[in-house]
Amino acid sequence: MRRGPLETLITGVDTRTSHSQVVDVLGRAIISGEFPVGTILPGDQELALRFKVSRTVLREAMKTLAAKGLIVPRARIGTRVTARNQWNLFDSDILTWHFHNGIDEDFLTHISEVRMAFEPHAAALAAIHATEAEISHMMRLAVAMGDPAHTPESLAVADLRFHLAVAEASANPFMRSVGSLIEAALVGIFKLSSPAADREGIEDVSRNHIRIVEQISRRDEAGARAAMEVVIRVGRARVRVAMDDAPETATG
Amino acid sequence: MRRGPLETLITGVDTRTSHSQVVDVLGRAIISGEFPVGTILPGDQELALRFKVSRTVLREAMKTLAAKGLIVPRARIGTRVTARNQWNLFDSDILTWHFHNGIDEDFLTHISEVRMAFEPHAAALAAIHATEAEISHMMRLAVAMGDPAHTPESLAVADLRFHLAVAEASANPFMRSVGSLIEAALVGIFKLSSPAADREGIEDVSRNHIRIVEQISRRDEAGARAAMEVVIRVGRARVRVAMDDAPETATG
DNA sequence: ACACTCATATTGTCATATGATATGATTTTT
DNA sequence: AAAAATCATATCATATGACAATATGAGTGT
Repeated sequence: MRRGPLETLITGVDTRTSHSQVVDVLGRAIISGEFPVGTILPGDQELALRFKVSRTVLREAMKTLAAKGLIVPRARIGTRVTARNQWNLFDSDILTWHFHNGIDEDFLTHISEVRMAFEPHAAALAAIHATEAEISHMMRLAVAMGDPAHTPESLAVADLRFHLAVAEASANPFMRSVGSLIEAALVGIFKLSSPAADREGIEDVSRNHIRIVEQISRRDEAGARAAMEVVIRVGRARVRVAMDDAPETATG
Repeated sequence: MRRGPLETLITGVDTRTSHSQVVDVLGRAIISGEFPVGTILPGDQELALRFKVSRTVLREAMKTLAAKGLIVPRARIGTRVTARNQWNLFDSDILTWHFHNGIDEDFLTHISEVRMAFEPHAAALAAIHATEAEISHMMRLAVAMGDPAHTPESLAVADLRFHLAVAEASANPFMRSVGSLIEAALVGIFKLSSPAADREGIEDVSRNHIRIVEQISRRDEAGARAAMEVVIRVGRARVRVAMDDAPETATG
C-alpha cells in the first residue's frame, strides 16, 4: 500500500531525503502564511544557507513546490508565493501541510462539502460498474470496520480503505485521485475524535458502511448515493460536535 | 488572467524555458504511454544527453514530474513511472498533456462525470454564499455568451469564465481548484465541436447559463443545481454527437 | 520630457566531483 | 551445499563554482 499521511502519522516514520525535508519545511511555511501570499521568497543563496543545503537541492525543492502551484519563479524578480486559488488543493502534500499547523474548522467543512459532492456520485457509479469481486471486497472492508478491537488508528485506516475501494470501483480515474483528499479528511476527523471511543459508535459506523455495499450490490444508484451521503453527514456531524466540545484541542 | 491551456491553445505562445520544455516533452511521453507505467526511465545522463540539456536541468524537470505524481525516483534502482492512480489528475499540466495526443472519448466522459458531481454542488453553494456583486458579475458573463459575434475560441473563453465565476462564488477553495479541470474539459469539447457554429446554438447556451444565475439569485439551491446539470448534460451530449459524426477528427 | 543604454541582481543553465543507497555477484562461514 | 556476510557497481543525491539569460531601475543623451 502506498505511503500516505495517515500511515505516516501512525508509524511516525520520518527517514527522508534532504530534498523532501526542505520541501516539507518550505511548503508548511508557505501554507501557514509565514511567507504570505504575493510576497517574494528570499533568494536561492540565502535559503540554501538557511537550510544548510546546496543551491542544487534548494532549487530542486523549489521546482517541486512550483509544480504544486505554490510558487512561481521569475528571473531577476525572485520567486513569488502565488495566490491561494492557484494552489493544487488536491495534492496530497498540500493537504497534509494544511493540517500540520492545526485543524481549521472551515477547512474541514470545505472538505466535507467536496466529499459530499464527490463520493455519493462515486458510489452511484460503483453501482453501475463494480465487479462482483470488487463488491465482495468492499463488503469485507465494511464488515472489518465493525471489529470492536479497533483502536482509533486502525479504524481510521479501515475507514480509508473502504472509501478508496468505492472510488476504485467507480471506474473513474478522477474519483480515485480524490483518495488523497479523503485521506486528509479522515486524518483531520480522526485527530479530533474517533468513533472507536465507544462500541456503539463502531457498530453504527460499520452498519452504515455495509448499507452502502448492499445498495451497490443491488445496482441501485440512488440508494448507493443516499447511503454514502448518510456516512459523510455523520462524519461531518462528529467533527462539529468535537470542535464545539473542545476547541482548544484544535491546535494539535 | 492566468495562463491556462485554453489561452495557450489560442495564443499559441510557446516562449518557454529549457526546464519547462523538458517537463512538457517528458510529461507527454509518460502520459501517452511512450514510457509505460511501471517501467524504469533511462538514467539521468542518457536523458540529459537526449534532450541536450545539463543534468541539473533534467533533474529539476524530474522533480517537477515527481511532484505531480508521475514518477518516483529510487537510488540505484532508477526512476519508475508510477501507476496511473497515483497521478494527480487535477493538475493542469497533466490534463493538458492528456489532450495533446488526441481526444480520448473515455477520458472526456470521465471528466463529464466529475463535472456532474462537482459543478451542480458548486452552483448550490453559490446560491447560499454568492454576494450581490458576484451574482451580477455572473449574469454579465452569462449574457456575454450570447453575443452572436462569438468565434469558437471566444465562446470557449467566455464559457470558461462563467464556470470559474460560479466556482468562485461557491466560496469553497476546492471548487475553485477544479478550475483547471473545467478548463481541460472545455478545451476538449471546443476542439471537437463548438456551438458557435450556428446562432441558435449560441442563444441556447446563453439562455441555459442565464437560468443558472437566476436560480442562484433566487437563493434556490435545488434550482441552481438542476440548471447547472442541464448545462453540463448538453455539453456532454454535444461531445457524443461530435465523436459519432466524425471520429476521424479525434486525432487533432 | 522622452528614449536609449547599461549596471545589477536574481533566476536559469552548465560541468564536474563526491556521497548515499540498493542490487547482485562473490566470498566466507556454517 | 546452504546460508550469511562482504564487496563491487550502478544509479540517484548532493555539493561546488562558474557563466548565461533576464528584467529592473538608474543613468545618460537627445
